[in-house]
Amino acid sequence: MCPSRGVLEHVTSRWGVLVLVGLQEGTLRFSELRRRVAGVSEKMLSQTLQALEDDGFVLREVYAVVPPRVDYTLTSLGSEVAAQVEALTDWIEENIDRVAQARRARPERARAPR
Amino acid sequence: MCPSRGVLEHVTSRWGVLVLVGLQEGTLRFSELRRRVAGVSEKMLSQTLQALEDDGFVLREVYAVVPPRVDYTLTSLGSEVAAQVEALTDWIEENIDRVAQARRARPERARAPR
DNA sequence: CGGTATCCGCAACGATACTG
DNA sequence: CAGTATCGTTGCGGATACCG
Repeated sequence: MCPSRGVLEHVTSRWGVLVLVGLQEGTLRFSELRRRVAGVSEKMLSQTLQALEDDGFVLREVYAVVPPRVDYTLTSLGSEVAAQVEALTDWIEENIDRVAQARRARPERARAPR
Repeated sequence: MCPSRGVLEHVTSRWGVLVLVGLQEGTLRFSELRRRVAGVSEKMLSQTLQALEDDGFVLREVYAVVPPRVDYTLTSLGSEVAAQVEALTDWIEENIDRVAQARRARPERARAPR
Protein backbone atom coordinates (compact mmCIF):
# COMPACT_ATOMS: atom_id res chain seq x y z
CA MET A 1 0.00 0.00 0.00
CA CYS A 2 1.49 3.31 1.04
CA PRO A 3 5.21 2.91 1.74
CA SER A 4 5.35 5.87 4.10
CA ARG A 5 2.96 4.11 6.47
CA GLY A 6 5.69 1.74 7.59
CA VAL A 7 8.21 4.52 8.19
CA LEU A 8 5.60 6.55 10.02
CA GLU A 9 4.86 3.67 12.33
CA HIS A 10 8.52 3.10 13.12
CA VAL A 11 8.94 6.77 13.94
CA THR A 12 5.76 7.12 15.97
CA SER A 13 6.08 3.79 17.74
CA ARG A 14 6.13 3.82 21.49
CA TRP A 15 9.91 3.58 21.81
CA GLY A 16 10.80 5.06 18.42
CA VAL A 17 9.65 8.49 19.52
CA LEU A 18 11.67 8.38 22.72
CA VAL A 19 14.79 7.01 21.05
CA LEU A 20 14.79 9.71 18.38
CA VAL A 21 14.35 12.44 20.97
CA GLY A 22 16.96 10.83 23.21
CA LEU A 23 19.56 10.78 20.45
CA GLN A 24 18.73 14.32 19.40
CA GLU A 25 21.29 15.76 21.82
CA GLY A 26 24.11 13.58 20.64
CA THR A 27 25.70 10.15 20.38
CA LEU A 28 24.89 7.62 23.06
CA ARG A 29 25.95 4.09 23.89
CA PHE A 30 23.40 1.32 24.16
CA SER A 31 23.38 1.33 27.94
CA GLU A 32 23.23 5.12 28.12
CA LEU A 33 20.26 5.17 25.80
CA ARG A 34 18.60 2.45 27.82
CA ARG A 35 18.95 4.51 30.97
CA ARG A 36 17.64 7.60 29.24
CA VAL A 37 14.56 5.93 27.78
CA ALA A 38 12.79 5.02 30.99
CA GLY A 39 11.07 1.66 30.99
CA VAL A 40 12.41 0.18 27.77
CA SER A 41 13.64 -3.41 27.80
CA GLU A 42 16.84 -4.51 26.08
CA LYS A 43 14.83 -6.38 23.50
CA MET A 44 12.58 -3.50 22.54
CA LEU A 45 15.45 -1.03 22.47
CA SER A 46 17.41 -3.33 20.21
CA GLN A 47 14.45 -3.90 17.90
CA THR A 48 13.61 -0.21 17.78
CA LEU A 49 17.19 0.72 16.96
CA GLN A 50 17.35 -1.87 14.18
CA ALA A 51 14.18 -0.53 12.62
CA LEU A 52 15.44 3.04 12.78
CA GLU A 53 18.81 1.94 11.44
CA ASP A 54 17.14 0.13 8.55
CA ASP A 55 15.18 3.27 7.73
CA GLY A 56 18.43 5.23 7.65
CA PHE A 57 17.67 7.38 10.67
CA VAL A 58 20.28 5.97 13.02
CA LEU A 59 23.95 5.15 12.52
CA ARG A 60 25.33 2.21 14.47
CA GLU A 61 29.06 2.14 15.15
CA VAL A 62 30.73 -0.90 16.67
CA TYR A 63 34.16 -0.64 18.30
CA ALA A 64 36.35 -3.71 18.57
CA VAL A 65 37.36 -3.13 22.15
CA VAL A 66 36.99 -4.91 25.46
CA PRO A 67 34.51 -4.40 26.89
CA PRO A 68 32.47 -3.97 23.71
CA ARG A 69 31.22 -0.54 22.82
CA VAL A 70 28.48 0.47 20.39
CA ASP A 71 27.56 4.05 19.64
CA TYR A 72 24.28 5.23 18.21
CA THR A 73 24.02 8.52 16.39
CA LEU A 74 21.31 10.18 14.33
CA THR A 75 22.07 10.46 10.65
CA SER A 76 21.28 13.78 8.99
CA LEU A 77 18.01 12.24 7.86
CA GLY A 78 17.39 11.12 11.42
CA SER A 79 18.10 14.57 12.80
CA GLU A 80 15.51 16.04 10.50
CA VAL A 81 12.79 13.61 11.45
CA ALA A 82 13.76 13.80 15.12
CA ALA A 83 13.29 17.56 14.97
CA GLN A 84 9.71 17.02 13.82
CA VAL A 85 9.11 14.47 16.54
CA GLU A 86 10.63 16.70 19.18
CA ALA A 87 8.39 19.56 18.10
CA LEU A 88 5.45 17.31 18.85
CA THR A 89 6.72 16.05 22.22
CA ASP A 90 7.71 19.58 23.22
CA TRP A 91 4.22 20.84 22.39
CA ILE A 92 2.69 18.18 24.59
CA GLU A 93 5.01 18.91 27.50
CA GLU A 94 4.41 22.63 27.21
CA ASN A 95 0.66 22.20 26.99
CA ILE A 96 0.10 19.23 29.27
CA ASP A 97 -1.66 21.48 31.77
CA ARG A 98 -4.13 22.73 29.19
CA VAL A 99 -4.74 19.14 28.12
CA ALA A 100 -5.25 18.00 31.72
CA GLN A 101 -7.75 20.77 32.19
CA ALA A 102 -9.61 20.05 28.96
CA ARG A 103 -9.76 16.39 29.81
CA ARG A 104 -13.00 15.72 31.53
CA ALA A 105 -14.15 12.49 32.98
CA ARG A 106 -16.30 11.16 30.21
CA PRO A 107 -19.89 10.59 31.23
CA GLU A 108 -20.29 6.86 31.56
CA ARG A 109 -22.01 5.49 28.53
CA ALA A 110 -22.14 1.96 29.84
CA ARG A 111 -22.63 0.72 33.35
CA ALA A 112 -20.71 -2.15 34.88
CA PRO A 113 -22.64 -5.41 34.61
CA ARG A 114 -24.25 -6.65 37.81
CA MET B 1 4.89 8.24 36.05
CA CYS B 2 4.99 10.99 33.44
CA PRO B 3 1.42 12.08 32.59
CA SER B 4 2.39 13.27 29.11
CA ARG B 5 3.35 9.72 28.15
CA GLY B 6 -0.27 8.70 27.92
CA VAL B 7 -1.26 11.68 25.81
CA LEU B 8 1.76 11.15 23.58
CA GLU B 9 0.77 7.56 22.97
CA HIS B 10 -2.79 8.47 22.09
CA VAL B 11 -1.56 11.06 19.64
CA THR B 12 1.14 8.90 18.08
CA SER B 13 -0.93 5.74 18.02
CA ARG B 14 -1.42 4.05 14.69
CA TRP B 15 -4.89 5.45 14.08
CA GLY B 16 -4.57 8.54 16.27
CA VAL B 17 -2.10 10.09 13.86
CA LEU B 18 -4.32 9.46 10.84
CA VAL B 19 -7.48 10.67 12.57
CA LEU B 20 -5.87 13.94 13.67
CA VAL B 21 -4.55 14.59 10.20
CA GLY B 22 -7.86 13.59 8.65
CA LEU B 23 -9.80 16.02 10.79
CA GLN B 24 -7.31 18.80 10.17
CA GLU B 25 -9.15 19.92 7.07
CA GLY B 26 -12.51 20.16 8.78
CA THR B 27 -15.46 18.45 10.40
CA LEU B 28 -16.27 14.91 9.32
CA ARG B 29 -18.95 12.39 10.11
CA PHE B 30 -18.05 8.97 11.45
CA SER B 31 -18.49 7.22 8.12
CA GLU B 32 -16.62 9.93 6.23
CA LEU B 33 -13.72 9.64 8.60
CA ARG B 34 -13.77 5.87 8.26
CA ARG B 35 -13.53 6.16 4.50
CA ARG B 36 -10.72 8.66 4.77
CA VAL B 37 -8.62 6.62 7.17
CA ALA B 38 -7.89 3.62 5.00
CA GLY B 39 -7.96 0.30 6.75
CA VAL B 40 -9.40 1.29 10.11
CA SER B 41 -12.14 -0.88 11.60
CA GLU B 42 -15.26 0.58 13.19
CA LYS B 43 -14.07 -0.59 16.55
CA MET B 44 -10.65 0.98 16.38
CA LEU B 45 -11.99 4.23 14.94
CA SER B 46 -14.49 4.45 17.75
CA GLN B 47 -11.88 3.71 20.41
CA THR B 48 -9.41 6.16 18.93
CA LEU B 49 -11.99 8.91 18.78
CA GLN B 50 -12.99 8.31 22.38
CA ALA B 51 -9.39 8.57 23.54
CA LEU B 52 -8.87 11.79 21.59
CA GLU B 53 -12.16 13.16 22.88
CA ASP B 54 -11.16 12.35 26.44
CA ASP B 55 -7.90 14.19 25.94
CA GLY B 56 -9.83 17.23 24.73
CA PHE B 57 -8.52 17.09 21.16
CA VAL B 58 -11.75 16.17 19.44
CA LEU B 59 -15.28 17.50 19.81
CA ARG B 60 -18.11 15.02 19.31
CA GLU B 61 -21.49 16.41 18.28
CA VAL B 62 -24.56 14.21 18.16
CA TYR B 63 -27.63 15.25 16.20
CA ALA B 64 -31.03 13.83 17.13
CA VAL B 65 -32.08 13.09 13.58
CA VAL B 66 -33.01 10.07 11.53
CA PRO B 67 -30.78 8.63 10.30
CA PRO B 68 -28.39 9.43 13.16
CA ARG B 69 -25.59 11.86 12.53
CA VAL B 70 -22.42 12.46 14.55
CA ASP B 71 -19.86 15.07 13.66
CA TYR B 72 -16.24 15.07 14.74
CA THR B 73 -14.25 18.28 14.85
CA LEU B 74 -10.86 19.20 16.23
CA THR B 75 -10.93 21.48 19.26
CA SER B 76 -8.49 24.39 19.28
CA LEU B 77 -6.20 22.21 21.37
CA GLY B 78 -6.64 19.44 18.82
CA SER B 79 -5.81 21.75 15.93
CA GLU B 80 -2.55 22.71 17.57
CA VAL B 81 -1.43 19.16 18.20
CA ALA B 82 -2.65 18.06 14.78
CA ALA B 83 -0.47 20.74 13.22
CA GLN B 84 2.56 19.21 14.91
CA VAL B 85 1.55 15.74 13.78
CA GLU B 86 0.95 16.91 10.25
CA ALA B 87 4.37 18.52 10.15
CA LEU B 88 5.80 15.10 10.88
CA THR B 89 3.70 13.19 8.36
CA ASP B 90 4.35 15.83 5.72
CA TRP B 91 8.09 15.55 6.31
CA ILE B 92 7.93 11.81 5.78
CA GLU B 93 5.88 12.10 2.60
CA GLU B 94 8.18 14.76 1.20
CA ASN B 95 11.30 12.79 2.06
CA ILE B 96 10.14 9.23 1.51
CA ASP B 97 12.43 8.98 -1.52
CA ARG B 98 15.50 9.94 0.49
CA VAL B 99 14.49 7.42 3.14
CA ALA B 100 13.97 4.69 0.56
CA GLN B 101 17.40 5.40 -0.85
CA ALA B 102 19.11 5.44 2.54
CA ARG B 103 17.46 2.15 3.36
CA ARG B 104 18.96 -0.01 0.66
CA ALA B 105 22.28 -1.84 0.85
CA ARG B 106 22.16 -2.61 4.54
CA PRO B 107 24.75 -5.30 5.33
CA GLU B 108 23.19 -8.59 6.36
CA ARG B 109 24.00 -9.45 9.91
CA ALA B 110 22.67 -12.97 9.79
CA ARG B 111 22.54 -15.39 6.92
CA ALA B 112 19.53 -17.49 6.10
CA PRO B 113 19.90 -21.04 7.39
CA ARG B 114 20.71 -23.64 4.77
C1' DC C 1 28.97 -4.65 27.56
C1' DG C 2 25.85 -5.40 23.99
C1' DG C 3 23.35 -7.91 22.20
C1' DT C 4 20.35 -12.36 20.14
C1' DA C 5 17.21 -16.49 21.01
C1' DT C 6 13.35 -18.48 23.07
C1' DC C 7 9.28 -18.84 25.57
C1' DC C 8 4.85 -17.22 26.66
C1' DG C 9 1.01 -14.24 28.78
C1' DC C 10 -1.91 -10.80 27.82
C1' DA C 11 -3.75 -6.87 25.74
C1' DA C 12 -4.72 -5.19 21.32
C1' DC C 13 -6.87 -5.98 17.20
C1' DG C 14 -10.12 -7.67 13.37
C1' DA C 15 -14.38 -9.85 12.11
C1' DT C 16 -18.94 -10.50 12.98
C1' DA C 17 -23.34 -9.85 14.97
C1' DC C 18 -26.37 -7.01 17.03
C1' DT C 19 -28.63 -2.45 18.89
C1' DG C 20 -30.36 2.51 19.37
C1' DC D 1 -25.91 5.73 10.38
C1' DA D 2 -23.20 5.13 14.31
C1' DG D 3 -21.91 2.70 17.13
C1' DT D 4 -21.43 -1.45 21.17
C1' DA D 5 -20.79 -6.51 22.40
C1' DT D 6 -18.62 -10.65 21.89
C1' DC D 7 -15.22 -13.73 20.45
C1' DG D 8 -11.03 -15.71 18.37
C1' DT D 9 -6.55 -14.71 17.00
C1' DT D 10 -2.19 -12.37 16.76
C1' DG D 11 1.78 -10.35 17.81
C1' DC D 12 3.74 -7.04 21.10
C1' DG D 13 6.47 -6.93 24.76
C1' DG D 14 8.57 -8.72 29.30
C1' DA D 15 11.45 -12.32 31.41
C1' DT D 16 15.04 -15.33 31.08
C1' DA D 17 18.97 -17.60 29.27
C1' DC D 18 22.85 -17.58 26.68
C1' DC D 19 26.60 -15.89 23.07
C1' DG D 20 30.36 -12.69 20.87
